[in-house]
Amino acid sequence: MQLESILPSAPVNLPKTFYNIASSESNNNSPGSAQLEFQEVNRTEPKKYLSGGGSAMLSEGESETFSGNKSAPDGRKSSPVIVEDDLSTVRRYSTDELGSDRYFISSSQPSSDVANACSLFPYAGQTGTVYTGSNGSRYSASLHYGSVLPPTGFSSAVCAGRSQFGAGYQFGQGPGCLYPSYPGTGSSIGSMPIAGSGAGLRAQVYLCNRPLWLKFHRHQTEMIITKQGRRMFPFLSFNITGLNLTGHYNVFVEIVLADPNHWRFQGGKWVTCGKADNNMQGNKMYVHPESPNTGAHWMRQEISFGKLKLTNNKGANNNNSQMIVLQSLHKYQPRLHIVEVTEDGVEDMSGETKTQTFTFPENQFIAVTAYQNTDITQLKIDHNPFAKGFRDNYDSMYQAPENDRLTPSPTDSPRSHQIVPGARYAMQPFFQDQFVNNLPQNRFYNGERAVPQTNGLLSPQPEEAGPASTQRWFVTPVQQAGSNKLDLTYESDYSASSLLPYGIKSLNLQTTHALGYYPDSAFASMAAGWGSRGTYQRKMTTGLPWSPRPSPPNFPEDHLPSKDKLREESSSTSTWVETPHSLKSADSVDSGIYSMVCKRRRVSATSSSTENSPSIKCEDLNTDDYSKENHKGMGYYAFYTSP
DNA sequence: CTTTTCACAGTCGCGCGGATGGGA
DNA sequence: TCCCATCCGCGCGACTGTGAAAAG
Repeated sequence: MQLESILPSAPVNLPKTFYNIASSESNNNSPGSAQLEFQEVNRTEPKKYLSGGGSAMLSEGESETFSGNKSAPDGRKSSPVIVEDDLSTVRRYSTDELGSDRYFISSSQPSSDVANACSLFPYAGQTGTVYTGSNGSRYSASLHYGSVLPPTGFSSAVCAGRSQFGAGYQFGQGPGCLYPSYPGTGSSIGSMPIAGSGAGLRAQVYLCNRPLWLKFHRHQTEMIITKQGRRMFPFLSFNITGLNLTGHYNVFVEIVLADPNHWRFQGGKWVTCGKADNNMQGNKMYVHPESPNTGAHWMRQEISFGKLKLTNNKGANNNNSQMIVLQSLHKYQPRLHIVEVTEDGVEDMSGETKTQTFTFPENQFIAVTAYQNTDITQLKIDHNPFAKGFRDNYDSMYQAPENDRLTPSPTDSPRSHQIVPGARYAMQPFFQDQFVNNLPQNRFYNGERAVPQTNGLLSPQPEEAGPASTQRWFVTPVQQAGSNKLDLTYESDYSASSLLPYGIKSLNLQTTHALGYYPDSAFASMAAGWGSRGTYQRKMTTGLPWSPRPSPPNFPEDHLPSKDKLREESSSTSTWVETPHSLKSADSVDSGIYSMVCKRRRVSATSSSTENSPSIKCEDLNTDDYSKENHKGMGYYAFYTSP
């Protein structure tokens, strides 16, 4: 790998390699595992590097094998992690090698929420990437051309009949994918040993703002793409550990097709519509502007990609390495690459592959030119500071102190403000991921847009819900009747994203700046509110009917202030009692959240005759909860404080 | 009919320049 | 009186989702 290929100033062009992808059930691997093979089918510039218009190429005949564990009967040993230090050599790392502090859920139960192990855990570091030290054809960016990552949301149902994709998507959320994760961190974590280096360090990557990603993911994240480029939101932000302090690394993100389908939003759901266009040209990689840098640097603080822009302008790759070219209505999977380089930024060509790739399925999104799912729109408005102008209760939302923020600041500084530091979550025994509440199975917008919902109800076991940050959380499967087949698909597949991280170990990865942002209480409310509090309050103003809301989750008492405990108890018996909130303006016609009027919001003509009907209230609209939040002065919306 | 593009309004942070205040 | 540091207001650009119009 040439130096220029990874330097920020150097344009990173798309490789021109094309691959065929094939999957097959693996018989010789651990039970239930499957393999994907990426076979190069077209080669125009072999052994050309990524530098300056170069390409990432595989040598002739090279192929890479991805392996995903489709089921992990024993929960651990059948979870191979493939690391390729040479394209001709595939080495497998048993999860046993990952250390004893990892806990996997094995699953062979296809439809149960919990059974879907993929839904529970972030993947371990993705391996099987194509980087080699010998031929220089390293960057798997090439994969996006003729191949896709495994489908995550519809692996079994949607891809049925697509033999080449149906079985073995490693990254798919099919059964058996492993997500080592640590509940105390609030982050997904992936890890893998450095290939080719027996004594190498194992890097671990934490998705810092995973709670936010999960919120979007459960509705199927959409990312706007425009000609001039649109920033991602949520953006990618990672914590990395396990690097050599003095080693030098390049860090970059690559976005590849997540499945072979073209998607469309129809009937309130995302459905496949033909095959994806794999031949989309354009830059698919974004090198972190601080690359190269030392391991100590990367590990010192979050690594955010807030300036990464997405575009559908095919010509953007030539002059703007800040933009990644995507195609609308295609599903993509961001991947994080960490490449060890020499001190001067040149990739180590000594022969050992020192590249690690990490994929978090909750980062998947569908590229769109206009938002399709109003849930996603609402989430963007609620969480993206740049969209503050579209929040209806804006005035009341920014009374909280600075450190109550839950979402990143729009500042351009990638380090100081934009990150939702997962490290902070490590301070949270009440980390929100531990509470994935019920969501209504369907929400209807204007009576037609039914948004598939996950029912990833994950209730902490009371005996496990101790105050210690190392407490253990278990996932409780909750069966809900899907209204239709697609819902079931979402139900099962999306459970992946709505799940709790399962694990025992809590990592304390605090970073200096992270500590000041998210006080425990804020996250406590966020956690408790996730799905149950105030996320979609504004929508009530539109009078839209809501699907049934499950009862509020029972949170461990340890995690609720005494006052809240009382309120919880109260709400358990009168869940839908409307409570005026303190932030309500005096001259408002309505009380509580119902009075909030959204600016420039699409308003349904449908009268909200159901506002007082418990049967249709969304969990998120629990006014009692909302009031509770406001009483605490740092409700769910207490993201920023205007200076 | 679906998808894309564009102009728009709104918010925010940054940078510049002027005003102000303190010290030499 | 001069110099320097600090504060404040304003303008600009970046960024967002909206909604209409254009394109396919």
